[in-house]
Amino acid sequence: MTKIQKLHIELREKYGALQDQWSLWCKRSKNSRNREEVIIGSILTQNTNWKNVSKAIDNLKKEKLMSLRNILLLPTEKLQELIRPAGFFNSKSKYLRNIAEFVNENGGISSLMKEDVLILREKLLKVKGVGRETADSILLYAFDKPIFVVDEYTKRICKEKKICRKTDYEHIRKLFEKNIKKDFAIYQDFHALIVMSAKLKLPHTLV
DNA sequence: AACCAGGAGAGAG
DNA sequence: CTCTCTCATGGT
Repeated sequence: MTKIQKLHIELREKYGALQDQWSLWCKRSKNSRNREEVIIGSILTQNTNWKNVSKAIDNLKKEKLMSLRNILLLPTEKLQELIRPAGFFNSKSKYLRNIAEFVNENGGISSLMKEDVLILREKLLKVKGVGRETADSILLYAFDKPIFVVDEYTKRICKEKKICRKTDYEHIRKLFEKNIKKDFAIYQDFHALIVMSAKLKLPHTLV
């Protein structure tokens, strides 16, 4: 068994019973509307804590505007007003427009989900405002594709557990994907556990 | 009252 | 490829 596999088991034993808001939110049954909400959330959470993002999401829901189509239709000032609590509203309003436009031009969510994963990933990365972490979050949590999300927590835990000394994003992503069964549900679970362990900061026993 | 939070883009070296 | 700066809000 590899270090990465051991890490997953260790985290599942320790944090498996717990569920944070993000992972619960992502694990809801997914119709196309919920998938759009995950995409919107993935932009809004950039360098922002979940509590603030939650307010922005509530604002959109309250006015029944939580959809990519409405993001295209909304006046910029109105959109910015609604997402303001999530911070960086100037850039995030543009980014939301960009991703909404992208989905729209590519035939919608269901059409995108049929595409080859890595090709879709490259396309997402060309959208301004979608970097690697956001692209991979969308692929994993909105599209249920087996792409591992690497965030700062993942890099940190790699260092702590001496899994890998490099901090290169693609290197770590491929390393995890190589060591885990290619199953999106397992990837989702593992990444959520990494985030939870980092936030709760319970003492972890090194294996 | 500074400091940080599931980043990304742009520019420099 | 690796820094560094900017973008902005709300919680601690």
